[in-house]
Amino acid sequence: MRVAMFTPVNPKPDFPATERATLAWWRQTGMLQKYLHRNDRAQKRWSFVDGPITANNPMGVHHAWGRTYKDIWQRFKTMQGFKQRYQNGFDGQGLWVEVEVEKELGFKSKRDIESFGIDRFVELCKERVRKFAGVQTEQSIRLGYWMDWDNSYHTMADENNYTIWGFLKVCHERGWLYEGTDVMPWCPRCGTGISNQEIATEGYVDVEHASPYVRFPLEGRDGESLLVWTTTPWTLSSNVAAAVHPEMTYVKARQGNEAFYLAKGRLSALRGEYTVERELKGAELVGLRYRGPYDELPAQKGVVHRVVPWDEVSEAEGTGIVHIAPAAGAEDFALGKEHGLAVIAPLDDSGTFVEGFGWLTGKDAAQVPQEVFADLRRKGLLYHVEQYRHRYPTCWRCGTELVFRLVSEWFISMKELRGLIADVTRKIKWVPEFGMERELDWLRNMDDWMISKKRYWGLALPIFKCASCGQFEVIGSETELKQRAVEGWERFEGHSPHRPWLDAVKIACSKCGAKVSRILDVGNPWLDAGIVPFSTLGYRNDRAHWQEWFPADWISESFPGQFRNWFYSLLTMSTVLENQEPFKSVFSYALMRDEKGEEMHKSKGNAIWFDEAAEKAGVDAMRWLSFACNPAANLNFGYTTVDEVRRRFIIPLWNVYNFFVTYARLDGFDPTKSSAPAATAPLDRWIVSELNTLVADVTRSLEDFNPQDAARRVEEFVEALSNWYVRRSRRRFWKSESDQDKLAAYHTLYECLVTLTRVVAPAIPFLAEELHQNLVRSVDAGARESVHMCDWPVADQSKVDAGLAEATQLAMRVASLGRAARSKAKVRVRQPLGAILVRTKTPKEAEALRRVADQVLDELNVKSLELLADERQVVEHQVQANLALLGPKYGPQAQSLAATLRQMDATAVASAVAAGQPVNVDGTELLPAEITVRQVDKPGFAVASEGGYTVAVRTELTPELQREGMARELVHRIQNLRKDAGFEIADRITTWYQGGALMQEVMERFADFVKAETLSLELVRGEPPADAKVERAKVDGQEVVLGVRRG
RNA sequence: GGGCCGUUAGCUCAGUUGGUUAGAGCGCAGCUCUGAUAAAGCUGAGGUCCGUGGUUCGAAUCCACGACGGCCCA
Repeated sequence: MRVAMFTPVNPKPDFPATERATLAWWRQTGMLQKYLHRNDRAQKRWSFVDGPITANNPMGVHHAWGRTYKDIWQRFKTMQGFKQRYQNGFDGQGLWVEVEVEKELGFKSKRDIESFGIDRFVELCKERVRKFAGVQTEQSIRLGYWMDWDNSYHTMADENNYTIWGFLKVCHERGWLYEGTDVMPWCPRCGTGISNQEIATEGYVDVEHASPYVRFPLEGRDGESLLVWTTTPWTLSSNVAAAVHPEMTYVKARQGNEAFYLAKGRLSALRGEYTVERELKGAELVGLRYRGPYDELPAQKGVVHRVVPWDEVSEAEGTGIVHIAPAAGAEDFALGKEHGLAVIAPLDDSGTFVEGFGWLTGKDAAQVPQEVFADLRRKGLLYHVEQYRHRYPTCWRCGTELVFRLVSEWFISMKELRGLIADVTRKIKWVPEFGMERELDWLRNMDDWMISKKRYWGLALPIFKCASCGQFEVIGSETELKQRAVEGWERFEGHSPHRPWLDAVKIACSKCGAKVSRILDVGNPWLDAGIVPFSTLGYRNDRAHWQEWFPADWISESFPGQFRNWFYSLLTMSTVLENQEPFKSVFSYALMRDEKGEEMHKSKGNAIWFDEAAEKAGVDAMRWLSFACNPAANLNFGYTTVDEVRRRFIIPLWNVYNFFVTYARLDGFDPTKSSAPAATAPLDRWIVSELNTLVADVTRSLEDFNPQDAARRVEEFVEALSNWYVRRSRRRFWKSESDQDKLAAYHTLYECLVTLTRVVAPAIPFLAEELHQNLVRSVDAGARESVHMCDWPVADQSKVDAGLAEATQLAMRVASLGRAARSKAKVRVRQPLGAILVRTKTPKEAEALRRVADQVLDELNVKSLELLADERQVVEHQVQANLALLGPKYGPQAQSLAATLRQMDATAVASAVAAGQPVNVDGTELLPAEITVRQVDKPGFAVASEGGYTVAVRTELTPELQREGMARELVHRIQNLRKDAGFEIADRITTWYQGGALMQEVMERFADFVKAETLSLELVRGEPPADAKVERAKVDGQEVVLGVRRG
């Protein structure tokens, strides 16, 4: 008969290698498929909608963080029996992909793309997305992320695009879609507008610009000028006004034969001597006319330059007079509208001056500042140039400095939607809670959503604008397009709804009948991600299926950025389509930083790629780090951090597992062959109680989306299991006889490990699988094939004994204090002592302590535990006058005060001092500070106190204790000899000894003890034989010889 | 200027609904164990809980104001 047996455990495992082996086993057994279909027939379902990962590069370690959360909750819910979809998503449309492909092709501008061919370019974008989706899939599998990989969705899929068309059509029907002209940040390299979602964080960098102070000569006031300052010299070409704050105080300052107007608070902008001729309110300047710096340009023809009022003008920088170019600044544009100012747009889409700008025409705006300065100097308008450092927006993808440009883009109006979205937002459970406030704050401040981009690779906006009558229409689906198409359908058919193929299709204008082309713009990529709860769930073609899974129960994403990106687009699109929340709860987390807390950047060289980390650190350790950290705080990731996780948690767990298997093999323990005896030992009942508390706590924490608490509870349990249960139980496992107590210990430890395996399975799937295979499958072929097919454990509240938990906690505390007391007395634990005396905080605790006293006695190696009513039995106080203070204060009297104090009741004085009360000494009130109190252990005791507990050990060594101590010392030395000789744990040996009379006495009196402890068959007095392992040493000052030999 | 988050040991961070003398890991110092053994454990030093004021019998915790840092929005 084959005896089922645990496989020996490698005491020093190579975790990455073990993980690779487990991956291979999963692949070979098709475990992932079994897992995906585990709950196919379940009634209850749990809907997770994956936020698509950008498939543009290999994964970094920060992706692993987020994917770990997604995996943990899906696995947890799977074990709980919920049916799920396990669908992963890839994000692939948009400028970020274009930029990478452009880099690969060495392109510099949009013109390169056009001449290369949009169709070829778009195909390359698709190809790149497919390539990195493949890479990321493999990486995710390495992470242990279990998803339905063959069924991943792509945002570039036709269905995704067409569902957005439907959404846009609804927006149009409600009147929320419009084409707007606005001045907005524009990337001259990418040739596209940058929406305020994009610019908000990633965009701003510190740069230095040459910033001129310029004269704007006032009409009809010879020698008088406004002094104006700007950080963007190229915009002077388009100046139409100068703004002043009507309430602010300005001055007319004279320098030689000219006078300047500027804010009083900005006089420091002047160079050299000046005299202030008068002060005036800004309002007095309003309406004055001046000669613009570029009046000679054709584009400036007929423009009247004047001073306008503006409340936003400040004295923080510049001159307090602001140069206004409505087509080159967002605020300028708004102000221009208000005052009916001329709008002069100087730049084309690559940031080059258009016709009408004289010598500037054809020049790149970013390159002209020096020429502008020279030109102004020639015209006598340049006053001064300074280098000015400020935060300036740049393109978040390519880093080019943005310009502000007058453009025509498509927007979704937030006017009516804003409030509706906010209502939906409030229905959602946000984790962390402040997420809701952040989202609402964003919604309050969100401008209309700019959804267009003048690019190539992305959602082709289904907007058709009639060139002859100006009407625009939105096509809501592919069938509608086919119906409406009057030209080009055959060139489009069979292609994805992207540029350039879709551009071929023309429709007839429903108003004037003219042939209408699609606008050439592509869509904002957040449309692509926001539509996912509709497009991936069959919203268009299988409404019943959609209803089954919508709204999602849970989504999870990193929060910086997502409040204005994915969360925002999800909320907006779901509000428009259904006026319902697209997800019931959202779990979000912060940013990953490097070990020093600095942002990870490829260019900085501190980014860590996933592949490297997985092989170096092992993914279980990375996953546990993710699980155990505070999601709302930035996570500092580095190898020392991960190594620490392994040392602190994974290796102790592994060691307990190893301990169990080692002894279970020795004793032939098979959990299936015996039933667990009723756990009577308090130690067993205690750990089982802790185990059930653990299960209840972790379940609750996970259901609350609180990983950190769940992880911490597991860590605490492993700590208790390892450092109290196993340590206190060790002798039960290694004693030779197999009795009920030993069996109970095996069953108890086994139950703990098996249950723990399931509790950690979602977080560390590899290690859990390893444990499951060896602990469960190796002895029970009928057990679930994988730990990930097991059910989530359910806590048995009847096994929770809160009183016992408290008592054991107390035992640990007393043991700790006892060790401190021993350490103080310099008596090692191996030397037995007569008694410890314990004072607890309450009598109730004293009672509780009795229940677990034997654990304390054993742990501390003492014979008895006595309760202490009053700690004065073991400590006394000594009080001393602080002469350094008393001397100066009382002079000659100080010495006699000190003497009297010495005679007083030290304990009474000590308690007064402790209470902060003065002490009356010979009629003099001594302050507490003037008395030094020391607590001294009474002779014969070593005492330690903390937190209201006092533990004293009686240090007296009776001859009896001394002999016992020696016996244990000899056992200890024999054990070392066994180990040095390389014997197996179970080897039986013969022991030889030689020494003085005391040693002989000890060896004879404690023979049974020594034999049992060292597995000695015989103790032989005399010189060990030549083939024995021998030690000669001094023990308690006596020469001793010890020898061991197998058999 | 407005909103959100944070500030606890040298470092990284916990700290539940307010409750006695505030914890962990790392690091540091000193040890122990050697049948979990190239592991593990123990003991110790180290704190103005950012500051000020308030509420309370009692505040790291609640409130107000302020400082500093981070993020977001103007």
